[in-house]
Amino acid sequence: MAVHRLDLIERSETLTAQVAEKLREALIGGVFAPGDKITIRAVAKSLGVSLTPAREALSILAAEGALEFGANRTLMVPPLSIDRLAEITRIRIALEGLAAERAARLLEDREIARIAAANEAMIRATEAEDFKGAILRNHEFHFGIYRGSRMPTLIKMIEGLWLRTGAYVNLIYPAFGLARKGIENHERAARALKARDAEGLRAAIEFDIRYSAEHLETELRAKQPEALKLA
Amino acid sequence: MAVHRLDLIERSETLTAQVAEKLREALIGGVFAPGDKITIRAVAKSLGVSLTPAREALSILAAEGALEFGANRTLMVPPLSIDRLAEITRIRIALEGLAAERAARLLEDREIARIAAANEAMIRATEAEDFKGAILRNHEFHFGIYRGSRMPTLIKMIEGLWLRTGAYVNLIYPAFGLARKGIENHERAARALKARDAEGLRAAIEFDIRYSAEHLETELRAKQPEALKLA
DNA sequence: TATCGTTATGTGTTATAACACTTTACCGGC
DNA sequence: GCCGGTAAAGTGTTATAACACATAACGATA
Repeated sequence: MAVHRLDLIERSETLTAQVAEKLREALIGGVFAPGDKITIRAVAKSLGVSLTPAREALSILAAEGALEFGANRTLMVPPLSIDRLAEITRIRIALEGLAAERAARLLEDREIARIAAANEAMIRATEAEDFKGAILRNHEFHFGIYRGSRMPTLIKMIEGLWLRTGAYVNLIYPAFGLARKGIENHERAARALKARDAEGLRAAIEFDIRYSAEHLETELRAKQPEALKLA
Repeated sequence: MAVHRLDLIERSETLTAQVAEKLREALIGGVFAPGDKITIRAVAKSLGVSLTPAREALSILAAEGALEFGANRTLMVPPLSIDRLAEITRIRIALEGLAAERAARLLEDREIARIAAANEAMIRATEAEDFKGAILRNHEFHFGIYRGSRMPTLIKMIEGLWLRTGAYVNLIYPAFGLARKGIENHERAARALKARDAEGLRAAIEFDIRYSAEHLETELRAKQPEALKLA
């Protein structure tokens, strides 16, 4: 049966999944402000779907930790307190450090080249002050590495963590992206990767996380000191 | 206004939340076999609710990783392959090690006493061959420690990981519970806790995780060698 | 003018019905 | 007896309606 060489028909994703994806994009894109209430009907209306998929998508995002329940079961985009940032940073170091260490041992040359390319593209984007692009490239760089760990569960967990700080990264990026230190950390990671130095890569990634977290924290303290009390 | 001294009225949880909780209990209680298909209508019928809360609860469990999508968007309880067990074990060591280390520094004496009591209760339950009870006490012991980390996000993530192996732990517990080594690890953890030895506690917890994972792995290889290919 | 009860609107929750698709059961033809 | 197709049951998906509760707007009374 020659039919076997046909591609599988593409099956469009459910409305629920599409809504969830749109919401994720909006969250990391900085469309919502921290603390914003998100209502089912608003989501349903603005995306042109009924309540059912909108509600389900929101509840999935909540289960992932990207949204949180406020008073009376209303959903809101969780504000990032200093404490919470510190917690997430610790978890990120543990998880992304693990992923990086495994990845250094398992990544293939072709993948390493692609990761290095993403890094260079990010630097160029930063210099051109294309911050949206730089954020995208930064994501590619990091997750290109993490995917090398061949640990799908771990990668999903890391994605969930990034979602929680996404809105803020967007907010503070210019100042951070222009800093030399951030680029240095990436370069250091790229070198360790090329040398397949697992410990070195882990250290570089940990530095990068710590460094961006510190920037975010000072920014938080400056722009919204009330973040200390929230959440 | 003397009304102020009234207690807040208790507000029952939504059906969705109740269904989700029932499903979690069933999962760690070993009600489902790995690979079992779970249908929305079956859940709805057996719990006496309509499709809506049943479906939403299932989709939350899926988002948490406790259930997985199979072919044609059917949901199933995910089989535990050797690879997946190895991945989860690595993540658990990173996460629960972090929680333990933080907890050693932050736990109060009263909490430490309660944790030690849970441990002793677990040993007694094991000796009495009350394995259901022992599993419960083991959970109390571990999460009693983790709660001490004061890191709610981290704790939620760890709970998610336990959910994935829950069905299997129930399956293999007798052999593992009776082993002296497991108790030894707990004793070691309890001592480190009392001495507030963060590194020692982390090491003891890591040993405990590794030890139970090894048991689970040999059991998996023996009872279902096809687990290598699944999932 | 300030306060309190009332009404209207908004919002989450749940049940039900309708639809498309898949899987199973069944049955006639070869 | 086996194969192919058709009917039936099962299943996920989505929309809609009805309900309970919370919030906001409103207006009357003191």
